[in-house]
Parts: sequence; structure tokens; C-alpha cells
Amino acid sequence: MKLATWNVNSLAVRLPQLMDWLAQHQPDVVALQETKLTDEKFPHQALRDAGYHACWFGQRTYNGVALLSREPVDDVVKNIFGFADEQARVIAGSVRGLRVIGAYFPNGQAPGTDKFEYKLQWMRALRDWVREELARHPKLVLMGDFNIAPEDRDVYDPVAWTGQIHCTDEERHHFRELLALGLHDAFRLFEQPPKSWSWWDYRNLAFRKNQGLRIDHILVSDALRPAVEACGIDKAPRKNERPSDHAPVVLTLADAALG
DNA sequence: ATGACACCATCGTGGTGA
Repeated sequence: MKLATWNVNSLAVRLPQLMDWLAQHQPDVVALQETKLTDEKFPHQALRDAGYHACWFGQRTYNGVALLSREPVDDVVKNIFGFADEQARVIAGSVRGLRVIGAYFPNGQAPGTDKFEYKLQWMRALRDWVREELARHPKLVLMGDFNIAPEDRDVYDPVAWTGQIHCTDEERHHFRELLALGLHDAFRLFEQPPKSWSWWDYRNLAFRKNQGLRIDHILVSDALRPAVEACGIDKAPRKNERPSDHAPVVLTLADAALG
């Protein structure tokens, strides 16, 4: 079973690239972030024609998340239970006994701002809710755009980024809090090339110079860890003519471990 | 120190992202 997460930075703009990528890689489940579409504009028919069921949760202009799945998705939940949120950032569902949570963490803008405070509150609420989800669904995947570079090796210039947004102690603490629930950063379960990033700034020829951050992640629960066969970042879509600034992260699970 | 790029909403230019 192949799962993926991709911040597409506008599904309206990126739909053709998404269709190509789905046809090429045939993932079973995909979490999308930054669809930037109200729900009535979600391209569910095009995705259905491509063989995917979808559930989606969007808003105007910003944010917006979706789950795509070759098999139907059950028990769909939107946003963090118990956390009143104006912004569409989370969608969860169950496929083949697997609980999948797709999340678009707040950016946070800069430490000391209201947006940073919102990010911290949001992450606390997420942790508390994921703890409950894990108790109900031991086989769980939490994936998406975390907007956190967990360690210095996830940053092209860790000195310049010290204390900057995505790299603050508070954000990294919250990432470790998620791991402490019994989750594992699937990417780090394997040997990886150094300087592996999932995001590159559009400016300054950052992709060509490979100046990026690893801020898109797939966390797998203890119960799923033995089933993890591979995890990597697919840089290819970042080479498209009009790419998202993020690349997809892909996880392969052994089918035997699933229902 | 600032802006650089992309997208959205809107039609001149500001908000947001990371």
C-alpha cells in the first residue's frame, strides 16, 4: 500500500500535475494540503474518473485539505475535535483498518506574533486529539505539511534559520511531543541522502541550488512501524514548469499488515 | 535592510506563505 502527502499550493492550478502524478505512481491514499478551494469547487468528478474517492474540506483563498483513496473512506472527521477553528486544516478518515489524518499545520509567520500563538495552540489541540485517535485506532498515519523542520539536518542553512519560523525550539518541541505519543518519522526510519528537503522557496533559484527545508512529514504509529517498507521524497514534480513549492512525500506499507 | 516568487481576490495593490 502506497500513501503520500503533497502540499499542492492551489489545486485549481495544480490539478493537471496531480492527475499526471497519480497516473504515474498509483498511490492508494493521498493527503493534499493548500487546495485553496471552496467545497463546491472541489474537482471530485475528475478524481473519480481517475479512480479515486475523495473527501475534502476547503475554504476560500487559503488552506483547504483533502484525502484521496482508491478504496472508499469511512468515519471522516474535519478539523481537530474539540478545537474551534475558522481555518480548514485537518481531514481524517479510515481505509482498510488504517486511520489516516491529513494535516496542514499553521505557518506561524514569526515568533511573537498572533499567528505563532495560534500555531502553538493548534499543535497542542492536535496532540491531545491524536492521542485519543491513537487509542481508538492503533494503526494510524499522521501526514501533511507540518511547517516544522524537526532538526538542523532538515535545514539547508541551520545557522541562518536558528530561531526562525519552522525552526524554533517551541515548534521542534511540539514535533517531539507528537513522536512521544508513539509515532515515528517514517522518513528517518531509512538511510536518506543528505540535504533532503520537501520544500524550496520559489525565490532565489532555491530549488536549483537545493536550498530547502524538510517540513512535510509522514508519522506512523508503533503498531504500523513493522509494516513500513519505504519512505522518500519525490522531487520530480518540483521540476515541472509551474510547480508547487512543495514536493510529495511517499510511504510504502506492507499489505500483509493491513485489513 | 529589503526583495526576490507564487497564489488569491480583484483590477491596483495588499495578504499570506515559508
